[in-house]
Amino acid sequence: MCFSYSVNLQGKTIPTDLNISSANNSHQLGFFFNGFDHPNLPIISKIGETEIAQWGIIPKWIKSNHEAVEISNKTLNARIESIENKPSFSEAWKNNPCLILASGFFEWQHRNNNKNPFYIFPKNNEVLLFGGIFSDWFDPINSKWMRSYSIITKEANSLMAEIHNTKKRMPLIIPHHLAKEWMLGDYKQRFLLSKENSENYLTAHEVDPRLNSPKNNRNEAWAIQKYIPPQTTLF
DNA sequence: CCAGACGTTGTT
DNA sequence: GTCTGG
DNA sequence: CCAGACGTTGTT
DNA sequence: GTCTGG
Repeated sequence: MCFSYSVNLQGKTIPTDLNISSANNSHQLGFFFNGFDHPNLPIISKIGETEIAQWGIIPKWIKSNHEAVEISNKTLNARIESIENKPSFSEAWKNNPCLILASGFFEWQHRNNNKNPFYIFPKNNEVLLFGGIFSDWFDPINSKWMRSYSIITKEANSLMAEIHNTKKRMPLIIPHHLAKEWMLGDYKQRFLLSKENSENYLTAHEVDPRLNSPKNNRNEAWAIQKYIPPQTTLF
């Protein structure tokens, strides 16, 4: 799963064949975004531009704002194994691929009955691209269309299985050299791309356990800084 | 056949 | 709109 | 889709 | 085996 990530894009490279001049500074940037807050964050839904969309896809057939909130709390992620057959995802999966711009993401390691947060990020200075899907929904209260997205997840690779050691899932990461193909291929090609292994691409370090409490303001630099846990006593 | 769900796996 | 559960 | 019925209309 | 109800 992937329920929180960071977006610090300044100075990060974007694949040149996506024809995007730079990671736009006008986008909302931050160290820690919680999916259940449904933040508006930058995605690429069309080659040549970035835009803002809301995290938690809302399918077209949703009728009310109340239903929209309910469903979007359950569509932060979409499992690649079943995405094609889920009513909430199938249409977007076939027609609306997108890339989500990030700098890293968070997972919790269960260790000694505690939950320890880790920050996972690319070894180089690239923008991290999650593979995702988007949808447009007409908001009847505000009388306007809004765009929303889901991050696709897959089985954890060995690095991620050590960190996310309970559910053993991870976000689908699209390597830069396959980004254009992700956007332009059909869903069968995208399914093949989802098998790509990002094993040597990522690294991780433990971060401050203050991330465990939503009462803390986690959207600060400490959220992604390396944290050395106190030495555990052996007795 | 119809009513009800539609989703993932939290740190709630 | 489409799928699932009963 | 699966579990359960699957029948008619007494004068018992 | 096939229909019906849920």
